[in-house]
Order: sequence, then structure tokens, then C-alpha cells
Amino acid sequence: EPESPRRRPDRRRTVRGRGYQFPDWAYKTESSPGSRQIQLWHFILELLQKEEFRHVIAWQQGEYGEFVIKDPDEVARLWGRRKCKPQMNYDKLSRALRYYYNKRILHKTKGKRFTYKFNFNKLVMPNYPFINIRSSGKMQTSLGGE
DNA sequence: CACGGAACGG
DNA sequence: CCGTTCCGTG
Repeated sequence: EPESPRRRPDRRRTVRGRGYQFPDWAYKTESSPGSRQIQLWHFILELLQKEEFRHVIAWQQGEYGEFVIKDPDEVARLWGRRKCKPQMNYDKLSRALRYYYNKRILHKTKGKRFTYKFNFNKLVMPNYPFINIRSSGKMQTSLGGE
């Protein structure tokens, strides 16, 4: 990749790749150079990926990218533990999620309690290639194709 | 509960 | 920028 060493303008910039367009946020990794802190949306995907947290947070079958926080207190506790913020709670965590609305990362599923939806409609995230949410709720990632 | 402004800090 | 904290409003 022709990465320029300059700082990114950090707008809603898109990057072209083989016919697809990816938003900037899709490129951010947990361990970026300079060791950037973990992003909340990344942490959410991390939990959704693991079956041991299915009673805490899980994909909603039916709607692609939609997930339900089944135990808000627990998700907040886990997030607080990760960020070393013991006072974290769902009120604060949900404020952070709301900031994602303008960034087009998430939106709220209105009417459904604790239910949000990722905006990866039809877009493929390079860091999570080919995400498939099956009816079982399991998320599969594969590196095939490309 | 959900929303978004405001102040603040790393 | 990316949340964290706090809070008034619906």
C-alpha cells in the first residue's frame, strides 16, 4: 500500500480497493502503530465474535449487523475493565455508542431495547473480511478469496 | 431508556 | 480525535 507518512485528514474519506470503497474506520486495528487505544466498536465486535459472551451481547438474527446487548451492566463492566475505567456503566458506554451515529459506524434500532446496528451494509471491512452472521449468531471470518 | 450538549482529558 | 463524565429533556 502506498501509505503516505503524513497524518490522515481524518474525514469521511474513503479508500478505493478493487472496486469496493472502504470507510476509514474499517481500517483501524486494535494494535495500530503507536499503539492507539482500543476503540469501542472494535471491542463490541470482539465480544460478538466470542461465543462465551453470547449471554451478554449477541447478533440479532434476521437483521444483518444488528446486535442486542443482553446484559448492559456486564458489557459496561467488561469495557471498563479493558479501559481501566472502573466507574464505567451503560449510561456512559451508550453515550459513546451515540457518538458513532454521526460517524456512520452505528445506528440505533428504534423501539428495540439495547439494540444497535453496525453500518456495514454491503461493505467489506478489511480487518474483518467477509463477516457472516449466521442464524446461530456465530460470526465467521474467512480470508479466502481476495 | 434514549438522546445529544457541554466540559474535559489523554 | 475518541471517548468519559455529567446532566437536562422527552
